[in-house]
Parts: sequence; structure tokens; C-alpha cells
Amino acid sequence: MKATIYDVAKKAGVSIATVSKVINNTGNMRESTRQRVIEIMKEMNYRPNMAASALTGKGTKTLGLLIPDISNPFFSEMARTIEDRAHELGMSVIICSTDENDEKEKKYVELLRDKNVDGFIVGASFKDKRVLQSLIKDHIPLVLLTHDDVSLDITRVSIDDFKGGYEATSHLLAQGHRNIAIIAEHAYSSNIRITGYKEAHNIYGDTCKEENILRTFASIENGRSCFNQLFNRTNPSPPTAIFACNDQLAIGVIQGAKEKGIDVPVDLSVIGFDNTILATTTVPGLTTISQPISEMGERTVDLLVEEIKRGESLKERVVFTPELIIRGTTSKVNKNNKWKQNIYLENG
Amino acid sequence: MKATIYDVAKKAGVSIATVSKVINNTGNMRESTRQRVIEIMKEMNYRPNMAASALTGKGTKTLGLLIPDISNPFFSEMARTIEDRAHELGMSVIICSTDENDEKEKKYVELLRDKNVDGFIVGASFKDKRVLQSLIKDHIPLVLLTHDDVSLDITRVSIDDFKGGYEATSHLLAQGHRNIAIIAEHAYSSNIRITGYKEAHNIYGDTCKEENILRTFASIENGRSCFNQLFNRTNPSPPTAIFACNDQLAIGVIQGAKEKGIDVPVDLSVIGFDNTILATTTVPGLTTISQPISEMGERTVDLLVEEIKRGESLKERVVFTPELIIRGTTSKVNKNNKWKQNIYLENG
DNA sequence: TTGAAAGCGCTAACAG
DNA sequence: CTGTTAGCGCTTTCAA
Repeated sequence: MKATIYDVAKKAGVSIATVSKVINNTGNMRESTRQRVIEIMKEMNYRPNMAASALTGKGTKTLGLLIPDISNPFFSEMARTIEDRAHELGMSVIICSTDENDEKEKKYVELLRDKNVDGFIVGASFKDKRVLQSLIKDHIPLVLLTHDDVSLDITRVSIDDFKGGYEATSHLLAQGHRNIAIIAEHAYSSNIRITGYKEAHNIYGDTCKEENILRTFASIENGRSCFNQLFNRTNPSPPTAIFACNDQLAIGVIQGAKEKGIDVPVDLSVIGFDNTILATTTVPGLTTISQPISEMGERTVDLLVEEIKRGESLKERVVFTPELIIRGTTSKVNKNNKWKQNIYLENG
Repeated sequence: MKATIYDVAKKAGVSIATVSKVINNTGNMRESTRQRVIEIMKEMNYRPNMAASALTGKGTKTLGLLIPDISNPFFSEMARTIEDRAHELGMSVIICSTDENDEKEKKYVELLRDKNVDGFIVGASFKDKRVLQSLIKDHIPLVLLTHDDVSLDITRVSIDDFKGGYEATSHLLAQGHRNIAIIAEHAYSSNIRITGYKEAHNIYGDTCKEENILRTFASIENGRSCFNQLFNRTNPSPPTAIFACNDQLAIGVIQGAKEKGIDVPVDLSVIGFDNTILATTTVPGLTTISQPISEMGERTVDLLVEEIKRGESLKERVVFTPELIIRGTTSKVNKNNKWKQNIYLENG
């Protein structure tokens, strides 16, 4: 059986209160006593029972992380930095993949609350804001990650999605593209990126067509099907460039293009978002907008832990700056697209 | 303040024992009483405190998952299926990335033990077997994932690494390759794959050179540097094919080859292992050996939960079968490699 | 059918 | 400087 504080106390010839004090490094006592207790604890290989200490209000030293899907490289890379930082600060993290599904979102915050996590990191969308609001109402430490939702007055860290959308689109516009489609996610961040996309068009004195704005969920498959939607024979003027709101979608687009014999970047420019490992595995490499994943993850944990310590929301808003990473999938617009003349008409 | 069992009991006009019974669906009582209590619990939005119930020996309903790195797609895909299955069975999972580092391995199992996880899933290597042995000694439920280590008499689920190594190598051999390098990981599974690699050579009446066997850790960068090691001007006969023990290494090899102007698969065939998302994002797609990730993850959780329930190890050994997935990075050996004649000599 | 009471292992006054 | 004691919220045995 595992040794308890009583076993240690008995063996050391002191009271459990004394042992508790050395465990928590609180109170005063003769140095020799402290040493002896430490000695005994080692000897017995004593380890405090966290469930018990949690019961007395010391917290569980665990964080809840809600994200859409841990198998999505963006989130797994993010989760890794969060895990590391949390461990550095003495906390563990329980990850829950919500699949952007209301039911799961609700279920998992309940689960995490039942487990008495000390705080939440929310990287998922939460269509049903009430779930988050109840967390806020109950003063449960919470920070929003990658969702700079202004309707919620809480701490959040994200990137400047407006700038990201603007930069991506400007890069394409600067290459002469004037028919640019955007494949967005059903997410707050995508809304903002769309705004940036529109603003870039404004600056260039151009207007964007509503039918060039697509919505979907993050996956390669969805990227491919959005591509097919765009390059369908009923579309009289398919885009010369596509801005996908994340790397997975961009890869789906590239694959769809390849299947139709459309060359990237010669006939179609593609730009992604996130700069995950996926952006480096394609040939040519994917031009994308980079998010400083590690900094964001670390900062998020630091803020959350600070909130937990303070017992109240910092309501801080941290916005990182995205960066355009030019690789090989974007190029100057090609006015005489091969596919426009034949391939597209044949295969579309 | 959160409602406790006392609050519910008082409001329902019963004792806490009764409430406890309805919570756990144990004992008998008048149906009307049960209903009334249920009613009140809903009304007060009562949620049992898991820390308290854990204290009384009911377990924490959480599993510990030790893997080398959650940001590695193979493990993040595995983690996802584990997470889902665990949730289905009412458990959460705490993920720890060990980086194949002894210190972290030790530290994390201690951490997880301190948190009283109900069981461990070990997908990491553990050079220091004593850590695992202490878990076994203390009868802590534990199942090994992807490490079919025969020196440990415990439940484990893995794939047939021998067959995997054999199939990958045979595929190459069948294409006429007779100078095949293998880039292995510092892991038990890789040892077995090497055995399969050698056996395939035997069957083909061929012998493999020791200098064609490389060891490293999983990462694209390491794949690239192993490639460079192989295709170094001091190597008189670089391989015509490379079997990388995971997809990331394979991609590193492909990138290294591209940098040196060596065409895959014309001048060099490359085969990976795992069949992660990465294998589908390269162009051409990566030929690889597939592991049934979901089945493995689910089975692992099921076995672990069963062990937890039974309170003793099943000592079951589950071996899944790997499958060769032929995509575009392998082809017939090209006796007159372009690089052999010029590019390699110029750039090597 | 129900409840009283003794823990589970630890923390934190408070008292000596 | 050290120990006594009253919880923390829940489970479970035993008695009523």
C-alpha cells in the first residue's frame, strides 16, 4: 500500500501537521525536524495524494484544453507547446477534441468541470456561447486561444486575423490576380480573415465576388471538394488563385488541382494559413501565413496560470502578428491559363 | 458555491447516503425517493466532486498516455482515437510527450502516479525499464502500445514489425533494388523492422551492408541528414532505395533528394512507415506501410479499461497486421542513375 | 427503505 | 516549534 502522511508522521515521530508543512514548505520549524521528515519521506518513497489535497482546495494542477481536433497538425503542434509549458509550471493538461460539435463542446466542459480542472484553454469555436458564459459567470479561469471574440470580455490570445487575411490576399493581388477565391472555416477567425481579404481588394480598387467566398471545415477532403466546387463547368470564371484559411484546405485544393491537371502555381496560385508541418511536405512548398504557434501556446498557459493564481480574469488581449511565408505555390497570374483553353473544359 | 451532496440531501429531505446511492445507482430505495432526489439534483445543477470520490477509492477516471511527441502526426492520430474511445468509456486522458528522454519518462510516470491515473498507455520507448517495472510491481494497469517488448510480460498491442520491415524491403527488392538503406529509429519496433529487412534480403539471396543501416530519431530534419549521410561523396555506392522507418524520416529523405537534384522515384525509391497524413500530402504520394491506427488505439483503451476493472493484468498480446500502401515514391531500379553519372558527383 | 457514522489523505486554523 | 482538530465531499458498512 502507498504510504500516507500518517505513515510518514509516525515513522518520523512527528504529527501529520508537521509533515504537511514540510510538504508544502510552509510554516516554521527546526531545520533538523524538516530534514528528518524529508529523509523519511524519501525513505518511504512517500508521494502526496493529489486527490486529497485537491479536496482541501489546493487545486488539481490540471488544465483543460479544448480544441477541434488533436490530429490536426495545427492543434497538435499547439498542444505540444501548451503541454510543455504547463509541465514547466507544474500542471498537466487534459485534451478534448470537440470536432466543432456543440454537443461535445458542452459535454467536455462539463467533464472538465467535474474533474475540477484549475482552468480552461479554449481553442474551439463554441457556437453556443452560453457554455463559455457559464464558465465566466462561475469565475473559472479561462483563456481563449485563436478566437479573438470581442463579444466575450475575457483573456484571449490570437493572431491578427485581419492582417493575416489582408497579407495573404495582397500577396495574390500583387501578383496580378484579380479573381481570388477564399475558402474559409466556420470559425470566428475566418470571419476576420475574410474581412482582411475584402479590405485588400478595396485597397487594390477591386471588388470581390460573393461566390468566391466558400465555407467549410478543416480537412484535406473538404479542401478538395471546395476546389471542385470552384472548378465546376457551371462556373464561368473560376479563380486564378485560392486563399485557403488553413494548410489542410490548401493541400486539398492542390490535390484537387492535380487531379484535374491544373498546374500549381502556373495555372493556379494557392496560399494556406498556419504554416504547419504540412506546408513543408508538399512539393513545391506551400506559401502560407505563419502563426507563431509556440509563442502563442506558451503565452496562453502563462496567462491562464496567472489567472488561476490571482483568482480573477486578467481580461488581457494578446494579439500576435502573422507572417507571410512565400514558398512555391503562388506565382504571377497566368492570363492564358492552359486549363481555361482546354483542360478545364474537357475535365470540368 | 457549487452544490454538495449535503445541499442536495437537505433540500430533498433525505440523508447524504441516500443521495450517494442514487448518484451511483446502488442500493435499493423507494422509486419515488430516487425520483425526487434526481429531480433536486437537476434543479440544483448538482455535480459530484470527482476528487472526493477518488479519495474514497473509486478511481480518477483518467488515463495517462505516454508518447514520444504529440506533434508527430502518427502519435497525434493515435492520440485522437485513444481520446475518443476513452471518452466513450467515461475516461479522460492526460497526454505526456517524453521526447524519448529518460528523465522525462521517469518524471511523467511519477506525475501521472501522483495524479492517481487509473492506468497507463505507454507508447514511448523507456530505455530505463525499471520505471515500467515499478509500475508492474505495484499492479498499476498498463498497456504497451507499438512496443512489442517481449522482455516485459504485460499486455501490449502493436503491429507485426517484422512483417512490416519484411514487406517494405521485399517490395523494394522485387523492383530490382539490391542496395537498400534503412533509416531506423532508436526504438524496439525499429529493431524488429530491421530484422524483417534482413530476412527479406535473405530470401532474395542477398546480403545487406551494415553501413546501410542508420539510426536516428523521428523528424523530417533527421531524415534529411541521414539522406545526406548516405549520399555523401565518400560513399562509393549510395543506395538506390531507402526504407525509412516512419513517414517523417521518409519525407526528410525526399526533401534531401530534391535538394541534391535526385529524382524520386526515378533515381531513388523511398518507402515510409505509418501511413500518416504526411504520406498523402507529398507529390507523388508516399509509398508506405500502414498501421491500423484507429483499431490499435481503440483496442488499447479497451484492454486497459478491462484491466482496470479486473484489477489485474490480462497479459494479452495483440498484434495487428501492417499493410503495404503503394503510392508514387517507389519504382523499378534505374541502373543508370542520372546522379551517379553527374549530378551526384557535382553536388555530393 | 433509510440514515448515522467512520473513514479516504490532506490542509489550515488554532492552541499549546 | 509542534500538535490537535475540524473539515473538504463522497462512499460504504451497519444498524435501525
